Amino acid sequence: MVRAPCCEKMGLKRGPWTQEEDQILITYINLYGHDNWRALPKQAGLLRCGKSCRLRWTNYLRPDIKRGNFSREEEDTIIELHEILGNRWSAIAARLPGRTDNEIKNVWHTHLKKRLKQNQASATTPVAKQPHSLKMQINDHLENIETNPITNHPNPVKLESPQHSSSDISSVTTAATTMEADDAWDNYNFLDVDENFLCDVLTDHDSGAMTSGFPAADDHVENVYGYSSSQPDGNGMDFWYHLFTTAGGLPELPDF
DNA sequence: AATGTTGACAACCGCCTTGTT
DNA sequence: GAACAAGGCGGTTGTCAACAT
Repeated sequence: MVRAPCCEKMGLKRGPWTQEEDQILITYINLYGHDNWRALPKQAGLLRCGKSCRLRWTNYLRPDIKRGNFSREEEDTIIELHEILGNRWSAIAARLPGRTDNEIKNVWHTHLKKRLKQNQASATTPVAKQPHSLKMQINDHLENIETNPITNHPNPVKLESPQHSSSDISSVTTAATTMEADDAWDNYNFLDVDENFLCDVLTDHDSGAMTSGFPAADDHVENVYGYSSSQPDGNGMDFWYHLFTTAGGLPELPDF
C-alpha cells in the first residue's frame, strides 16, 4: 500500500494557529460541518493540511471542550484509568467529558507521572492501592471467579429472556440463578478473559455501546476466543450478560 | 539584565485501522 | 482481495513563558 503524504507541504502553513485561522475554521465547520477533512482547508480558504485542521478542531476549537486546569478528581480518574488502559489516551478521554486525548496525554507526562513518583516515594497509600481502585476491583473480580466454585461456572448463563438491555447488565448484582450448558459455548473458558478485554467491556459499557451489541468487543471475542458473541441465540448481549453474571456481577464502578 | 533551564502544551509525524472502489 | 484514501491514535517535537542562576 502506498501511503499518501500526510499533507502537501508545499505552500501550506505549519505551526501555531492564528485567531484568524481559528475563526475561519470555526465558521466553516459551523456552516458546512467536517465531512471531508482533506477537502476542508481548500474549501474554507485555509493554507493548512486537512490533518492539521482536524487536530486543531478536535483538540482546541470544538465547542464542547473544557478548558482550564484539571481537577483533583479528574487527575485521580486519569491515574486509575491509566493503570488499566495504559497509554490508550483516547479511551481515557472518552471517560472525561470535555477533555481531549492530547490534553490528557500532556497532563500525564507533565503532572501525573511526577505525582505518582512522589506517592510511591512517600509510600503512603498510593493511588494505585486505594480501596476504590478500579484495577483492584477488577482483580478481585477475577480472583473471585477463580476461587469461588459457585460462580466459577464453565457454562454460560442461559437467560430467560432473549432480549437484554444495558440496564439488565448494570443491575446485575448476583450470580444468575439459571445455568444451562450450551454446545456453542462448551469450550469457552471464562478465565481466559484478560484484563484488557475486560477494560474494553467496561469502556463499551460506559460509552453506551452496550445497547448496540458491543461491536468492538464483539469482534474481540470472535478474534481472540473464536466465538461469535451472537451465539447461541443471535443476541450479542448474551455473552456480556454471561460474563457479568457468572462472575457474580460487575464490580461497582467509580463515579467518573 | 542576560543567559540558561525547566515545564506546559500545542502541533506534528508516522503508523495503524477502517471504509470505499 | 488489492489498492487506495481518509481518519484515528500515540509518540514525539517545537515553542514559549516562567523561573533560576
